[in-house]
Amino acid sequence: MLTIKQLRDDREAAIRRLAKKGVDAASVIDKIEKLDDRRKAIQHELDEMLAQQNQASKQIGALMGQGRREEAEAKKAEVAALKERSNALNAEFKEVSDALQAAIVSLPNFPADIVPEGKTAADNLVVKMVEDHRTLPEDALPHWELARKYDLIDFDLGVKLTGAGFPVYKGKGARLQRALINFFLERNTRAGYLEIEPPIMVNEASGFGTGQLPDKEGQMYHATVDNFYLIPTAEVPVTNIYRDVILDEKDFPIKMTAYTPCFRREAGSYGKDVRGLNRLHQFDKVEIVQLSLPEKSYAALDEMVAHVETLVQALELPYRILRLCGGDMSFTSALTYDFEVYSKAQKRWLEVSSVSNFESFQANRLKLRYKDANKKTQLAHTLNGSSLALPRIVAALLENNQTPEGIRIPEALIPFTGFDLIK
RNA sequence: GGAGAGUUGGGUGAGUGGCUGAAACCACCAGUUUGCUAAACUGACGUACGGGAUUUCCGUACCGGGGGUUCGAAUCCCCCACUCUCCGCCA
Repeated sequence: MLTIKQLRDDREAAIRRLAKKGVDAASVIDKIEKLDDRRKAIQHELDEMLAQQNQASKQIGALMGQGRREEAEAKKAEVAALKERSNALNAEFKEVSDALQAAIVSLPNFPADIVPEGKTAADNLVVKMVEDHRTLPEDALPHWELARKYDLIDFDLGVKLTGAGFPVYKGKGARLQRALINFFLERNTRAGYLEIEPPIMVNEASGFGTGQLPDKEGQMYHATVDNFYLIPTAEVPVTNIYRDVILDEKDFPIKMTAYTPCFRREAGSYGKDVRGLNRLHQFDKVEIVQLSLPEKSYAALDEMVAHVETLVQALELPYRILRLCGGDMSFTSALTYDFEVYSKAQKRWLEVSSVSNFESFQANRLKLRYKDANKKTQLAHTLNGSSLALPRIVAALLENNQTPEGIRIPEALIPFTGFDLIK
């Protein structure tokens, strides 16, 4: 969430920036200013009242100690009257604070200045395009056909065991999953990311910290008996490691990577988008997370994008990098780059990574702070990205590397798969 | 799952319902002393919000989380979470 200071310091700029995300924030900001003023006024009055009560209570103690009972009783009556008023004020304080919080939480993050204007995916800016000039056979198959042909993935069996969107990987299909996970983790740890194996269920506080709760409650699987949520991404547990933490300036940058299965209910999806591996309820992903000093977060973002690019290149996939436009970016992001790989058989681009800088938006919710050179407590910046998500990478690998002999494994992956061809 | 004991500031740990936002010790930071290091001594040493001043200041809240009793709660009561010990169960 944004800070009140961010909104109040330059109201016009705030409105202009939020407009890029398609939000008309003027009325909400007005409301926030009014509530903030009201909150301050109430607190001032309430604090004074409580100070009086505290003082009176001390006097009562002293009077009792001296055996001056009657005077003490008179004071008690005085406090009772004060208390009645302060209770009412306190109730109003809570009400105003809650309304203020609700209003602030309703606003998305400011997009960075270089975010393109636009409403939909069509307005995203292609910042890099790397094509592949290999040609596929005429009768090239989509990955779900290839998965069946080579007995790599059984979607129907997943339906039997659980339901749609929970595929069963078999044989070389399963081995390919494991190889990709290891390959990504290996590359990430070599690039300085600390490997983490986090819980894949989290509590409510963690869900709130990274912004999944309360807004996206319906998108997560919820184990209601224990009130735990299955994570939609490793970002949730990994970033929450630093919830309520005050770091030192010299602790930065903090770089972490984690493999986890991810669970998404994907309520409302249908059609070709969910065919095969394109959209699943459970999938594997390796994530990278960075915590950064504010002045260095954009350099960190560039570094992360460059790193993810080396992975896609190593897999020899045609890809492009998009800078998302204001209308297509997530609620919490300030700047996002998407990686898409081209699926020749499906003739479409598949998103395989999304790398974002959240600036202080998540940190404010998480209370993730640091002491600056002047010993002042400041919000840190958080960033994360997929590095990488498996299903669509697998889809692209199968489709783009199909040959009459079988499916060719990219050179860099062979040490991890232990085979160079799926036939 | 059952029974018992716990949860206090970065750490250890004290705390008869008022003099405790919290002793003491350790760590950290600044300074004095010193040829350097060490030691010793001195001082500072939580977070958030609000008010004032924008260098010192004041108020309020916070002793796992939430509620309650009381003029007054770290201290008493209730609920929840977590930790430890024992029993049970189990990969």
